Amino acid sequence: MSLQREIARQMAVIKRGTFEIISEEELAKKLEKSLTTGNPLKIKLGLDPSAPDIHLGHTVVLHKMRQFQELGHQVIIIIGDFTGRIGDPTGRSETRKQLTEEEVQANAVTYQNQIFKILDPDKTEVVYNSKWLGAMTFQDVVELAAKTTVARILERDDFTRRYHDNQPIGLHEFFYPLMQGYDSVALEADVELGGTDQKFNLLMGRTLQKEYDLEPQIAITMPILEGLDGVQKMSKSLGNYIGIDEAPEEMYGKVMSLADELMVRYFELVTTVPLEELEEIKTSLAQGTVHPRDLKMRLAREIVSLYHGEDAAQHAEGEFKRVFQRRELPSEMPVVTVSPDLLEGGTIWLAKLLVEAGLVNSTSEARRQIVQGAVRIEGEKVTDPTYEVAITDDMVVQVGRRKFAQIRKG
RNA sequence: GGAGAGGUUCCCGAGUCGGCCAAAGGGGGCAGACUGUAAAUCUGCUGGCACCGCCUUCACAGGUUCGAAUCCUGUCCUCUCCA
Repeated sequence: MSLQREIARQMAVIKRGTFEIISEEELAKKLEKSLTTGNPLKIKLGLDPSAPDIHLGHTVVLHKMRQFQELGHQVIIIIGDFTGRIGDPTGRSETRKQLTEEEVQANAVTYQNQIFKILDPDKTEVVYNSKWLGAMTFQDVVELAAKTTVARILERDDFTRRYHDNQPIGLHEFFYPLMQGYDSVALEADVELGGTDQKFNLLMGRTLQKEYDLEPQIAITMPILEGLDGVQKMSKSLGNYIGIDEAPEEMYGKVMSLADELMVRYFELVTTVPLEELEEIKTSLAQGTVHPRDLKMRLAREIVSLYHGEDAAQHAEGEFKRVFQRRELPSEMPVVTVSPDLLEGGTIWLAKLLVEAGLVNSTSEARRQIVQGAVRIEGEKVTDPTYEVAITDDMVVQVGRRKFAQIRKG
């Protein structure tokens, strides 16, 4: 039957890149029901509004949402404003930040602008979980809490780990899985997406739905994307991320600095390259018929054009070739104006100039970089930490490979 | 409520019979060499300061001392065990 074929087709699309689906049989059943009744499945994704800067790591799951949209299902983004206002102290000893309502609102707007670079806004529903969580009474909360046990909550990986590492765990943190799970109850979600680190929370949704006499949702986990270092997960705090709001050149360069081993993974998880092409890429790489660098350049183009368009991607590639392959100056660089009162007889201490230009953080750092041969003026290496520079208009100073500035007299 | 352990530089983690500690070691980061700005490898640097010297750091606030990350007092925070 064509019904079976359609189910199989959807399953294939959904399975791409996933880490785990709990369970596939139930998913197939839900798809069948959806197709026969004509009611799309409700696909849920929760977002934490405390960190509104989306990076490529977050897009893994968004791409999956996009694929669901293309299959005709209904995607629902939950902005966790309630959760955000309590403040998630997952960062161990750090003081947790409690967001004000205004901050949450502002973040939510930023968020939406970013996620709609991937999702189709016309087919996306955005809801705030304070709507139902904020309305609960203490009695409701206690009843909710009674549906699980401490031992069960402690099963969660990071709780176990933090417990053993003598890291504090706030009591309210126990409620996070419950709150997230209750979101699924409130929405009657059919599917919830998340990273593998969300598995516990996703399963809690299933448990709670059953408790509230609802059909349990399907939990789909996506792999956690490794960051620029190739080992740890991409995250802002680790500084190994590619933000989707970053400048095209920056983005392109960062992609190029990825380890070769990560290329296929990135193609699979954060680009829209179709499955068949994905296979071609894998084989050509395995057989050595393509230079890894060229493939990586394609990856960089794919990613940059997703967020900035084709033209910007082309331009970024041009800049990359110019600056890093040919070691020429970038076509544009920050212009720094040096005010006359910093000059003595038309010269300025080089270390001071580097600080003024924002190329280094301190004069101590400037000295080190100079001594280590990282600093060039008009392409000429300078290694004397006491060097006095005679300023000329549009002179180019450079620290390392990637930091440039054009100097002007004020 | 009782008993005990502990809070060190970006992170982890040494260092406490007081001076030789801006503080070992590792990680991370930055820079140089090599390259495909990849990885791997090797080298150097990694609080600030016009820097062969000076200044501010070892939870916080005081105190002892010529001199304290190291000793004393109080405060805050975390953890463990008992209740």
